[in-house]
Amino acid sequence: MDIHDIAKISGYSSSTVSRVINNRNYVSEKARQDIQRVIKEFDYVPNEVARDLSKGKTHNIGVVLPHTSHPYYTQLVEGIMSAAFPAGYRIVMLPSKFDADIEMNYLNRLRRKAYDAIIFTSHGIPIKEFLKYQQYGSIVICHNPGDYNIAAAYAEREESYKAAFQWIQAQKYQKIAILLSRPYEVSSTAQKTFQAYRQIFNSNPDKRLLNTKITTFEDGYNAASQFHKENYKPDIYFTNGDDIAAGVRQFHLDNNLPIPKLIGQENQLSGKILNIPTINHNFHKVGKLAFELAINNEIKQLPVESEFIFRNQEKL
Amino acid sequence: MDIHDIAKISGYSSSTVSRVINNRNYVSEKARQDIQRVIKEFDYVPNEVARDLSKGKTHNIGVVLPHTSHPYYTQLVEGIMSAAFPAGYRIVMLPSKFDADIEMNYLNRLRRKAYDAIIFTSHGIPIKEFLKYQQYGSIVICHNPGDYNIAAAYAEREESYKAAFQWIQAQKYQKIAILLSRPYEVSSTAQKTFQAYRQIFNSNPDKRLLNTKITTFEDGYNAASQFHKENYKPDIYFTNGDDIAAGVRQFHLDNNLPIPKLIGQENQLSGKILNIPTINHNFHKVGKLAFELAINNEIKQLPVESEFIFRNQEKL
DNA sequence: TTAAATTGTGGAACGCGTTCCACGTCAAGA
DNA sequence: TCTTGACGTGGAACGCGTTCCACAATTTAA
Repeated sequence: MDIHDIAKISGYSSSTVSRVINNRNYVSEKARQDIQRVIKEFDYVPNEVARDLSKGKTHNIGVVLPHTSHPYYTQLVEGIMSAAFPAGYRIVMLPSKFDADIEMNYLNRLRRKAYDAIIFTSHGIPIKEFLKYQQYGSIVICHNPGDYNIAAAYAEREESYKAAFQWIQAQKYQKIAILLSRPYEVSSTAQKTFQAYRQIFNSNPDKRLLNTKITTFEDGYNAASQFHKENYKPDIYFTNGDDIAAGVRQFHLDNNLPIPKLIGQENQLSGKILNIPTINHNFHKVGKLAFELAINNEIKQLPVESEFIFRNQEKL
Repeated sequence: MDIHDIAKISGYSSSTVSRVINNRNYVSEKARQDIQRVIKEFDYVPNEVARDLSKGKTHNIGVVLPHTSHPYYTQLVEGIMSAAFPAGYRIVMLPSKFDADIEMNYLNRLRRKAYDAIIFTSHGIPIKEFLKYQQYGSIVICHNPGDYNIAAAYAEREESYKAAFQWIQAQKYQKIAILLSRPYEVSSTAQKTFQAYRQIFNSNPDKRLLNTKITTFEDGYNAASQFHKENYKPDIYFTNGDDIAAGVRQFHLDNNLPIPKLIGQENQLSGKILNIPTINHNFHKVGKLAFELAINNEIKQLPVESEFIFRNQEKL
């Protein structure tokens, strides 16, 4: 039962039926009624895929995510969805694990018209690769693209990072551990962190107190354990998330050790509960903006300021 | 540039080109090479939507979610994705806010072949409605469907709830506050909760200590505040999530009040940090099973046992 | 009253792969 | 030698809406 059947049965052409379905003008009242009656009688509904094919548009936005369970992505996705839903777009989740092949595959799916646009919440392939694919649909990334001419909505971390390090400096903490999720070489976040560190302390972070493979509470716990085993005793931990900082705290608690100072990120509930200072990156807003760039096909860059939120950890 | 162009240029028919693209048999080595050369030369990629249309399959699974930011859904989605990705399926996020019209709309999208299957992580419309739509694609819900013949993967909460209430009874707590997310009338979870309560205590929960609109940390905080204002002083809070329980705790902490006993749910990080006893519903597994039901189009019911995880809150 | 604009409707092509069926060729088995 | 059967390939229909163009019938403006 397709639109042509309805046409035949109702005695009109498929053009007219199509007009009725999409309630457009240039249909007489009689035709509208006749056709609607037939549609109702045969309980016809148009096929969405055929419509997408013929319109060349799916209203689906691909969202590439390295992992699904981490709050950075959850918040971003939520931001994207909150904007996409009212606009009649839908989000297709594309897990990538930072794998270049998988990412390329998604880029090719964009080319094959599976999505109207694609948002990379994070990416493993070099930005250069994206440029070639822009002609096939809009591509938005969620990191600072530097000089590359590619649409981007992202957290502008500089100032907040500097503020955090400035605070650390003011407190005269000496041994500063840094727990990040991905290594310097591949992560602009790590680069920004180091950059801010250098600007404040005029030196590089202590490599021995650095771990760049930390994403969860457990990771934080284990990293702290490791440092302790090696007899490094950081005064303060600058971490990539409140949950991670909470893990660090937990390790010390479980072992009856004094709890070092902590700085989290992403303004997670754990930080709120434990009164851990944090850095709020406003990912919800970033997601919203990313979506807007995606559907408007605008190639511009929208930084969103992050903010250092001080909390008095002592009060806990 | 479509498959017919490639056919013309290479001097073969579109059937043969199609065979090459999908590397199937019945293609001579020469034809394969000729065609592949042309494909490469003109940088041709097939259109995904056309393929979906002609195959009648999209490999997209719709996932309906009332809200996006709550851990129940996050875990479920993660479980679904972890199974969908290796199987070559993708997840389309369909926010619903429990709105019946929106849900019906998604059901109709299934009918229109936009998705191969649809998973309702939660639903506002009565189960009966689903039955009519099963003919259009597989539908899976994440609640106990009772006697309805509909595919379902869900947390079997009975035993864990009873265990929790038994524990409460053993401790001789008298004033039991209950904080749930949705009212009895519309929520099978609430019904299970009450049922378990009755089985243990032989009475109904105290209406004055009941609030069924609680989903977040803040909600928990405010509910506790409300009870306090009304001068009810619950001995223990049975809540719908560790984060909620954490909110209750925070209220008492902020006001220098003794912290009541707490029971959370969903085994969230907040509960782990604060040593709040919880109920783990294994939603990750539920999601996985839901996906499997969805693609195998099996109409069966797969309960997943929940477990009461006792933690000694005193130790905090 | 005539020219111009608007309304109503159909035909057919388009968007683009997939697949069934038919037909020819050639080699292996009877 | 004759029959199967596997192999290779093309034609055309199918899946299903949308839309451009043409044409007739009115209505409106001049």
